[in-house]
Amino acid sequence: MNSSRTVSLADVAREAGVSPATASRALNSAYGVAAATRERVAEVARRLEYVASPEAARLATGTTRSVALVVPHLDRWYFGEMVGGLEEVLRAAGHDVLLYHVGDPEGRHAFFEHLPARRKVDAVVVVAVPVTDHERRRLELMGVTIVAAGGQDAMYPYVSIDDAAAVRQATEHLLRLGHRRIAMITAVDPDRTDQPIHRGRTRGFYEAMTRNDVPIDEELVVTTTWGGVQAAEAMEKLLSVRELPTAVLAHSDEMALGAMRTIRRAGLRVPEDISVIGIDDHPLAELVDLTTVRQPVRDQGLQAAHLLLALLRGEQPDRAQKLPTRVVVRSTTATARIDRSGAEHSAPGITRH
Amino acid sequence: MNSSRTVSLADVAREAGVSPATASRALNSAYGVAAATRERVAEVARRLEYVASPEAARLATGTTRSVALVVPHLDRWYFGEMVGGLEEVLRAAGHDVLLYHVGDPEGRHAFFEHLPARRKVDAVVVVAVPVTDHERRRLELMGVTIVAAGGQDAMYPYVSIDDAAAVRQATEHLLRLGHRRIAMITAVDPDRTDQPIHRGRTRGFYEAMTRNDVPIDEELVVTTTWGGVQAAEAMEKLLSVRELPTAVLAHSDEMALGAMRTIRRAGLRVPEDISVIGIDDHPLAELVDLTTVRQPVRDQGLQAAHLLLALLRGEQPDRAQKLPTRVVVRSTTATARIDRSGAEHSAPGITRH
DNA sequence: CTGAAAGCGCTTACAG
DNA sequence: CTGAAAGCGCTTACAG
Repeated sequence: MNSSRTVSLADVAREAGVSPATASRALNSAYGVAAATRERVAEVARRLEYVASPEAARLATGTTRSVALVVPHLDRWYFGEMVGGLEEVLRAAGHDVLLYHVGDPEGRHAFFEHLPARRKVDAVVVVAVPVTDHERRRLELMGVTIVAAGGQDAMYPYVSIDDAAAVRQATEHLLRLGHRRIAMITAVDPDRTDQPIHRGRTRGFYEAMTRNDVPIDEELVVTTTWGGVQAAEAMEKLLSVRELPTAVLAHSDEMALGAMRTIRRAGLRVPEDISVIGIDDHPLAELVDLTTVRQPVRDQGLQAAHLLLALLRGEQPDRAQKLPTRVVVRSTTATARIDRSGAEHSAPGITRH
Repeated sequence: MNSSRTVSLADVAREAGVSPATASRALNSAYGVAAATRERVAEVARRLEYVASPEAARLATGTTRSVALVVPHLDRWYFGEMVGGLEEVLRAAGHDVLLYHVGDPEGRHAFFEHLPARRKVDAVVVVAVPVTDHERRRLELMGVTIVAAGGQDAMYPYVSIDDAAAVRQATEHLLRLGHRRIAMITAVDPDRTDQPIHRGRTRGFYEAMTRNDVPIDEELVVTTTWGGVQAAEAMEKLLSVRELPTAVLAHSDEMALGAMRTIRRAGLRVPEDISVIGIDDHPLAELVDLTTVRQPVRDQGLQAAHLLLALLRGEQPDRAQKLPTRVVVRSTTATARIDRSGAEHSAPGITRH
């Protein structure tokens, strides 16, 4: 495919008056070559603009110097941000970064069945993807190192946030504002409803409510798949309960925005009638003044990459790293009105009980 | 790095009772092998779970079967969406997808200086990145095929939208609503202010205004770098002119949201006082009811990938593909009030002239 | 249709 | 410190 013959190690060696073996050593290993020789070879390599063939090197060493990034979505901010962080440190460490988009179950299946066997990578980073036991075994079988970025399982080394803590923070923020009837829009992954993350986030809500002796109305906990439009629909359900919630906690900022749209369309105001809080601190959250729980996504990517590199070097890094989250108060949450009757903006039938 | 010895072509050949050469042909080329032989080899390969070593194949053929995606940002929806489209068809065509994040000028420089020489890829697609003449020459020198996704230069094959047309549509939408004092928040790339895209978008505005005999107040055309916060600041400038605009056109949805925040904070309403229109149809635009010009981003990625594949196959595809855009009317734009004085919500000094 | 042989461009024990 | 040699796992003319 490449036009003009590229200069090879042999060319450099000849030009420098040494054997290919010595040239190779001079260019790679620190020791075992006379300083003068090393310099001469380096100089020639530079002059000839020599660059080693990665294929040949890989074939000879059995190492690929590349890692696979397994990502379920690319069109959502969270994933792009995470990948950006990963790419940065992996690339800087001299690794090639292969992108694998495995949106649906089939795609993921195909990935785990083929990639490992292809020996294309030394490691794989799964970005917030739940990995089944079977899939994990495939990977381990082939000896590739695996790390989770934004993952939540403790099955392999990971860097993520504490999902339960994030939701707990959001819940406590609302409780502090005097809210008691707090609704939650829970997100689940369409093809893996047993995914632990939801248990984590959902758990944080129950913990905070219980700890503060606030009863939970199960009618106010609705579940849907990730996405603003889905959340908007879920919010419609919440507006249909007998007594409206005074606050809504969504599992993501996108979902919070979806909920807000429904609230507004119903003629209610945010935060006067209903407070809304999201999770993420999506870059647009700032622009729409959305109160949220900030999670450091890019940092998770950076740290996960460092974790992977440490593992690859044979070190014993901390295999379970959780990054802190914190509430970012903006203008979609406000004090709950004590005298709130819930009937003011009621839909038909709401005042009945 | 990999644990157990993987099964090689030689293993398959031995097991099938043929030479490695024949095994190779049986597995790859369609012709030149007896049907029975081919089947036997295929069967053995399957049973042994044989997968060819990509390194060896590449070294032997001189082809890499992989393409580089050069992306300036990963944290913005536009880029993630584009990459998603590209990855899908490239992966399906059997190519590896290498991700190169080249945010700053140095990163881009490093990429163009090193990558081509490394012969790691057969092709590169630049995602909305302006490529200098020098950089393009480097690539061509090495014989790699190059394609632009979302690019705007006509220097190499590309798939994009017609920037001028998109802005023209937005402008005409506002004109049709009766707006005359239309402001535009123009976006520029921080490190390449001479980038043609801005000329394209900006041009569409001038064309539409001129064509409709509406005078342009240069005070209402402000320039800033991409980003909601920057646009919010640019909007402050627009609120400082003597006579306020009745509508604002932003070069992206993020920017439109930034402008809206400033407008609201100034005590003005959208769209009653000032209409706002963006460009993109970002997924969140729907949730905040933002009127915008929709561009098919994922499609651009898909098509660009197909364009690249066609080029790689030696075909002669259409080297300049522009995808259509269209206005998506939501609730941030409304009819201009004829009786608008511009003084109602004025800041100090605004009424003076 | 099939096999023996050379080669792709490196790396790395093994000797000196 | 340095070189000759073998090998990494394929592919592909070149003969049959």
